[in-house]
Amino acid sequence: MTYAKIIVDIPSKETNRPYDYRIPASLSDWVEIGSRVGVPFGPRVLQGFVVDLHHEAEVDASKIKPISDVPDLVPPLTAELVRLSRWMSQTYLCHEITALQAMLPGALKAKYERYIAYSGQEPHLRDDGSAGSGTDIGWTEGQGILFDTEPLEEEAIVQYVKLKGPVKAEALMSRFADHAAVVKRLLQSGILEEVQVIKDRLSQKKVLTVFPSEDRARVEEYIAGLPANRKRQKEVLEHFLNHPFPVKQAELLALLEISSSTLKSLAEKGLVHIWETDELRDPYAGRDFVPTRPMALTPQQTEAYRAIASDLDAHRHRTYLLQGVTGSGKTEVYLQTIQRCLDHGREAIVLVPEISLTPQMVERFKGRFGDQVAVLHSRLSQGERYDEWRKIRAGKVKVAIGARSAVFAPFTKIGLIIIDEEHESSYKQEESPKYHAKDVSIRRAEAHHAVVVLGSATPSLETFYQTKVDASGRPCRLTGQEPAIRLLMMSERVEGRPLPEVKVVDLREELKAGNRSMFSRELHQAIEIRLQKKEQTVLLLNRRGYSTFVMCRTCGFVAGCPHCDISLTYHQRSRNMRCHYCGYAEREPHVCPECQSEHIRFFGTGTQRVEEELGKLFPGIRVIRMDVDTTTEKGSHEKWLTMFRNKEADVLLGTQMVAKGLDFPEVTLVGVIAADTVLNLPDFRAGEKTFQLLTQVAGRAGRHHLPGEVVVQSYSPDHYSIVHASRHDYSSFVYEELELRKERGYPPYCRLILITMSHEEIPVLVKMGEALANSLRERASAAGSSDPAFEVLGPVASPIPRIKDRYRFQCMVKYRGETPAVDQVRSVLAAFEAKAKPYKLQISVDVDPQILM
DNA sequence: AGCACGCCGACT
DNA sequence: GTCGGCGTGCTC
Repeated sequence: MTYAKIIVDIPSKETNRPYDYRIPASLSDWVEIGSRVGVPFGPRVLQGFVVDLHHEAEVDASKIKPISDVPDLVPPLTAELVRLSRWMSQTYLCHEITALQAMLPGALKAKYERYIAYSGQEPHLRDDGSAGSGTDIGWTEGQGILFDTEPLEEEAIVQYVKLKGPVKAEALMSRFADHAAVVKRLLQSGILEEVQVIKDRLSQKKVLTVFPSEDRARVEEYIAGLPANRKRQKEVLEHFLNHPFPVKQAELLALLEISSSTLKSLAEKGLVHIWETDELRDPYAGRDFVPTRPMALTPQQTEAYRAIASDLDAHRHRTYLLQGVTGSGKTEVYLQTIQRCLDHGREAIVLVPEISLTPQMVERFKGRFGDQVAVLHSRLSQGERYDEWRKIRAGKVKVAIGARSAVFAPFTKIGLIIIDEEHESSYKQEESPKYHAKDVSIRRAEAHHAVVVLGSATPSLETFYQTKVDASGRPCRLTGQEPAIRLLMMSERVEGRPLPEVKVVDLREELKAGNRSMFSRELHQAIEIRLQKKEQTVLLLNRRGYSTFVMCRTCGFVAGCPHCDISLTYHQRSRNMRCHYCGYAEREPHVCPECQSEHIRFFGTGTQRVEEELGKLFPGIRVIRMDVDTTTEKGSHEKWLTMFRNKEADVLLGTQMVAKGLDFPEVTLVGVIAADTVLNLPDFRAGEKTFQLLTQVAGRAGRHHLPGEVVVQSYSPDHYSIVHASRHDYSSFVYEELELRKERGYPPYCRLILITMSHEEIPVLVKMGEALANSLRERASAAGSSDPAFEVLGPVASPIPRIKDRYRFQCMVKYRGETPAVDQVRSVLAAFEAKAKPYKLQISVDVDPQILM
């Protein structure tokens, strides 16, 4: 194995293939599939990943360069993850390096730094142009000019570098900005040289660690001969005789109540060693978790547990949908199946939506599995995240919990992957690689013969549909085959607590009755009662574009971004307006730029207005408002929730984020201000989203000893998703929604690929858009025997028609699940991109898009 | 992504 | 006549 195939760190079409490198004998022990390496690539050194090993190279030996560096003791990726990255690049049409990078903690991403160093060669000692190392390329003419015209600058620059040692290239360039040409010539002549280094984006935390001496006999001897006044030294040595393990110096000092001078004198005699080591930071260190014991399972939980356990025991891959109403005890099923998995010596991954990765959730898992759990939080610092990741890679933990990207936890013996709240759209990554954690989980589980459990009270239509069709997509009731996903139903809440009663209020009726407030009489009264009884209320404003914008009330002018077709978002803290897509910012205007009116003000998320009105209607009411404005600060989210839990407020008011996974015992009323705002969006999933949200919030009320009540206000109270949600009736909802999707030809009855093109000029976009659509249509009819293999819609302008001064058009490819349309699209795009190259058209592809932007 | 090589306009 | 624009192509 003297050659390695390496994917280099350049996400471009041209470099999206492995390159062959020689493995020098000195590195041969360290290079494996999955190794991270430094390799010379053209004129510079890049980071890359070994994806294969070979005895022979494909190109002629003269071209092949050696791997220059292997920075890690353990390859950060496994062969399985490398294979997965190839699958991702084919499935989601992304570059392989992009998929590989997505699997790693940010700390391992290369940071390239260029330094300028002095080569050791005095300018005047150089007698000809070839005096430098191999880096200089035929510098002959012009050197005379160099010395004659700019000797002073040259001397100054060389002196500077000599004095400072290697200097960062940018630093040198800015210091001698006026003489960039001189620097360039010095580089070319070899007097200065460019040194490029790959740096980990990581400041490894080092700690002093005390190691016991290997020579036990000598230590015992020394103790015996110690005079009585060396009590401290004796204690230290005895400690190590009893506990012959390395210990952090700080801990030892605290434990034995000694000072470091004691250790120092022992170290000088070689009776202990003090070495610097990498610290594995444990963000939960020093915190005690109350151990929890497995709870007795209800009959439905037992049934689910047994089914999953039987596959775990048999090392059989299978995917389950665990559909349990809110409060049916899904988490306990997760915990016990994970235990089963661990008992087999295998590992488990638990994915949760970021928003529900709360301290409560972490506590529950830490309580059951203690330090066998690694938590991958977005709130962790890069270093902390890396530490958690290394514990997984080193096999020090057996369970990984985290949001979407935790699906790449580098375990080697996965037995179980759990995706909680599987319907959440956050499992789809919206940047490249645009993967869905559910697909990736299933793929990984196949490779490990592992079980996947998808848990939800309101499964996505796609997942539910899969429980009704077989692996080839045909209805099971026709074929009699095993469904692609097995359904496990838990319809009862633990301890038989009833689901709360949901009242739907027709806002149109309120208006007719002369109530112009945003609170119906019913909701108003319900809040009043909670205030009297000192119980708590959660209010949800279901609004999707939860941004605040600035509008003139005289002429209707809305402050928009000059580079994107989107309104600017008002930020209270900085009192300015910013664009969420390109980062453009401007100050808050005091008069309308269009009509000079002073009646220009920002329109709150709505939550602000609700808060104001609450204050008017219920003087003295204590409200906690949670929206993008109040939760941008780190940890503010948790802070508000803790305050609410401690009953420091009567009402928790917020957007989507208050609906998910929260569990407050004293909440007996949940109010939804306007249930149908999402329904009016041009999104075929609007009904599904509304149903899920309403069901989730309804589940927030009355989870404990107090019975709950839910009031849903709506302008379309007869909409099927609102009606079914109010009755807690998933099954009626899902069949009605499936019927609609079938009629209209939407997923899950087809699959989608969204292709977005962008360009600065609309005419180019129109022309190229048509050309692409035509190529796709041609291929569709060529590939399909009688019918086209897939349908092509568009091109049309994207819902956000311009971002960063680039106009956007999109094409949608619609196909039946079985046909490999992705392959067709990939090959059409490859040909098209070659043709479109001169136009600088940007193309992005989203397979199975969740948002149609 | 960079960077070198290669072919057509305004200047010492 | 040259300096320099960025189009094209390559990197093991």
